[in-house]
Amino acid sequence: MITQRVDENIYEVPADMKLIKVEDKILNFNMKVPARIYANEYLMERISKDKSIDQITNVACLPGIRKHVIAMSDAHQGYGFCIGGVAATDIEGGAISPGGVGYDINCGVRLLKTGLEYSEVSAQLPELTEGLFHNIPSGLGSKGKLHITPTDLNQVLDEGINWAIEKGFGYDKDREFCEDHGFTQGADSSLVSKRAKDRGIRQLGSLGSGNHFIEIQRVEEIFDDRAAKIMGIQKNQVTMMIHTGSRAMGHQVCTDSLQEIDHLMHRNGIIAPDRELGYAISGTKEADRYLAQMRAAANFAWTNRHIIMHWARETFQSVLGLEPSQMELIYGLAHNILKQEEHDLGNGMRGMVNVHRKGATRAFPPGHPDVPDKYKEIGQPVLIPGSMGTSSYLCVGQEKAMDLSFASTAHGGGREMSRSKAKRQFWGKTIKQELGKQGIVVRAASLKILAEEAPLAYKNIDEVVGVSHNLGIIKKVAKLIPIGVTKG
DNA sequence: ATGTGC
Repeated sequence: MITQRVDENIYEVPADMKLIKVEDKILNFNMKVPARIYANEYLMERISKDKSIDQITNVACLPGIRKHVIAMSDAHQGYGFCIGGVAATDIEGGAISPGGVGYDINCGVRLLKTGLEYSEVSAQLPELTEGLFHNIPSGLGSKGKLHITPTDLNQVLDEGINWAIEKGFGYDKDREFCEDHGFTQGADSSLVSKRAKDRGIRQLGSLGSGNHFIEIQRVEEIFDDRAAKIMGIQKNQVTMMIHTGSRAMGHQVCTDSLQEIDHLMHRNGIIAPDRELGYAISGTKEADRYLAQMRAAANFAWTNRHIIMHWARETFQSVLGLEPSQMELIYGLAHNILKQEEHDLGNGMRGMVNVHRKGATRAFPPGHPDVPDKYKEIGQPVLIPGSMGTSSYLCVGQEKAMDLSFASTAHGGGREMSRSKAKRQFWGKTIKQELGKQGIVVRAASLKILAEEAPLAYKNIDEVVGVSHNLGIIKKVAKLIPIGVTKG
């Protein structure tokens, strides 16, 4: 396939026929729209090395696909559909693909401010980091400290953070600063399998493993004074970021749905460009079934981050005497989710589409109805965490995102190296020492995870964010650097 | 990402 550079930060594979070997036959698939990669040369070189571009051209062949399929600047290959991928399909007759959402349904990020300066916190950093690690269960297979009933779990799945706020976690005010108010409508807990519930019930309020983290940060640089002022952020202020998802609950929902959809396609004699890219047709009961389960898992993830946030606030209170209500939520968002939104579809058309964002962050521009009133004039806050030792960015959505990316942007550094390769290349203990030299306190469940998550295993976050900023999809507001990190 | 298993 030909990849053309059509702009400084835009590469494109024009719509074309795709010959794909499926089992023993060569089949002809038709890309209905172009596939685009938003990248500069540095990132394009890396994105081209794995199956990402092949995966987005597969997605471009799906039924009802609209306008263009996008690989964001942090893209790397994933199950059937690259991470850092965005695709929109017709609400009637378009494809709905669990692979386009991912296993960690509603994985996402929250950012809180403390109102404290770095100098007021630095001496207690080891104690704070240790406190977070102890108060928030972390690591593979970690279980929450909560003991909830199956009825509670169903409420979590159906109502999201409303359940948690009612139980005394966090504040009413937190709702306003969460995407979807921390409650994804249209969930149906009765459709979620017993297995998913059995795995999930003990994990509410746990961090998990992989790239999930809680990070204490210092505001290193402000790029946009007006937006920073509205968000209440200033240089040297201490912030805290939480990154986790729906744990085994979302994983099991994805596994269950992929299996159901695989069987459905087989029964109907439909072949996808990739076995991993199974889909149901939007508007059918099979698609609705996936959506209702996906939304239930999304509500689990909203609530998981909410409870973790509550315990993190308590940790700051016990170590620094900081009043929990002083740690205000700046914003909480999802970056693995499918949403039905209205978009410009090109050629003067406009309509509702299924926007798959897999490792991609929603980035609504100023004035959009779904941007909280407080941020209406600056755009939706966008949180893009880097890897363990590198910066994270606080940004805001911009108008160009509506035309270029179905109001989406990158979600993080994006791996450059597989976990196994990182483990061969790095040694956890050395990574910890190197971070220590940079003034970063690290507390992790294992040294293995530090090797897998080594900063050099990820793409350069400054480049990743720079591409979206230069395209006008988002605007940089502040750069945050880690000072205390806990990892599962 | 994930009790890293059909």
